[in-house]
Amino acid sequence: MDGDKGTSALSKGSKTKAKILKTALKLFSTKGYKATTVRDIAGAMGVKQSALYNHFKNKDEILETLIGDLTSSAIVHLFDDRDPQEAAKSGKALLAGIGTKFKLLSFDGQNEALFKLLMQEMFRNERVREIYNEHFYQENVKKLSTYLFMMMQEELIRSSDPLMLANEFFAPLFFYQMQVSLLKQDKKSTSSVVSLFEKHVEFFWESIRIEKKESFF
Amino acid sequence: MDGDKGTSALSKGSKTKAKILKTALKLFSTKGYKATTVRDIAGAMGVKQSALYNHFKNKDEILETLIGDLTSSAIVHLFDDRDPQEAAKSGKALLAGIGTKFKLLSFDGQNEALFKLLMQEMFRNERVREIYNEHFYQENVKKLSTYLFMMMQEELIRSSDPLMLANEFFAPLFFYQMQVSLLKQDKKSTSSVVSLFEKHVEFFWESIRIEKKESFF
DNA sequence: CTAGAATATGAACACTTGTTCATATATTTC
DNA sequence: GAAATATATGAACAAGTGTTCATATTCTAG
Repeated sequence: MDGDKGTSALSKGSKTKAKILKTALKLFSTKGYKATTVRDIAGAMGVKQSALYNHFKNKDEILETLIGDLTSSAIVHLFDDRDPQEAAKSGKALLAGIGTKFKLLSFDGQNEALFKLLMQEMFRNERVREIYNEHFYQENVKKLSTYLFMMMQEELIRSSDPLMLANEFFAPLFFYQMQVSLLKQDKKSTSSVVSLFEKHVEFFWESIRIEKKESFF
Repeated sequence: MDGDKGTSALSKGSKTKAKILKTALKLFSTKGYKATTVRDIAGAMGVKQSALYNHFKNKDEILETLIGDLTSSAIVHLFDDRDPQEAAKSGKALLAGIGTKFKLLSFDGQNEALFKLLMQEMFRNERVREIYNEHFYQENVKKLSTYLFMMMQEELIRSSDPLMLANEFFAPLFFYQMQVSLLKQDKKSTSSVVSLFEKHVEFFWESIRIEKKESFF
């Protein structure tokens, strides 16, 4: 009855379905879910509202689908799944990579929209909150703390509470991503925030690393 | 025509006006502005919807009033305005005070609701965004960086970019406040986050302070 | 206590919203 | 190219929305 119908490359159907999702995401993330009407979505893609109901049962299902996509989004997969042991040994480079990933994601249109949707719906949609908490927050912080723990064993960084450190590393990145999102909304310059991504990694690393010799500069 | 009408202690009018604002804030912060109906607000205070229009021109004006109150809210005044020079000399104690203030505010019902309203409306209401940016973010970070700069001059902390440090101190506190807000929404335990407020101050201070003698513990 | 003002009610309005459905058009399959 | 299927249209509906207004009730001065 539903499922993937396109046997060939990409049937017309699944193309418009994708277009609906893309359009809806843009509007939801800008005006909010409740304030976006089915007519808004249809209008933005040059189609009548009733057409959408051939692809989605109702408005809610559009949101549900977008939320479902969140789980597999880049926003929740900060780590390339290479060997943890190896990754940890790279020390600062690992952290720098995550910092860069955060920064790049802040400027990726698709991710930006998903982030804004997440932020707005989190406070009133329990499922979104769950996805944020489990996949976006917990999973990443936990993985991070594992890496940090390994770095401690390798004596690359000072011994300390790994989970606390993971939070301290994660929080500013999240915050700066939010700041970028807000600034872009008013078309303001983001350059000052951009530099904060890198400065954060630098500052954080200097705070935790074990100095090999002297290195006061 | 409007203005404050109550000449005596507290006229019935201004009491219900306050009650409307209180009720609306609770609902707006829970369900979002758009999803909250005038009937919801009236119903929650056991009154018919038309009654509200004796106190506010329309639904929008209720939101506008709440937003206006934001500016004078505790959420945006992190600092007791004592002498900056003196404050800076207190070093870690100053930072600890701010950390504690953040933590306490996270558990204050009124502040929590305002925070949630702020977070949800920020992305679609330019005025809210402006208030967040100017009063909540910029003002506090700027003041913080001033204090940090003074601490550098007093040689309490290492020389570094004060604005960057201010952001690094501010961001996690903001993030943890958000986490508390989310956890409380599902009535989950907040204890692990609570401890992060203090650990953050500790970690941050250890990262920037100048060690008087040796002090590896 | 009474006149006048402030506030609440009930009912209605104009409008928007999500959704349905019969019908028309396009697309795919054979 | 015709049959079958998928998709789009136009029109309509029922429910919900913000708002108004005449009227009733409550409160407050004098």
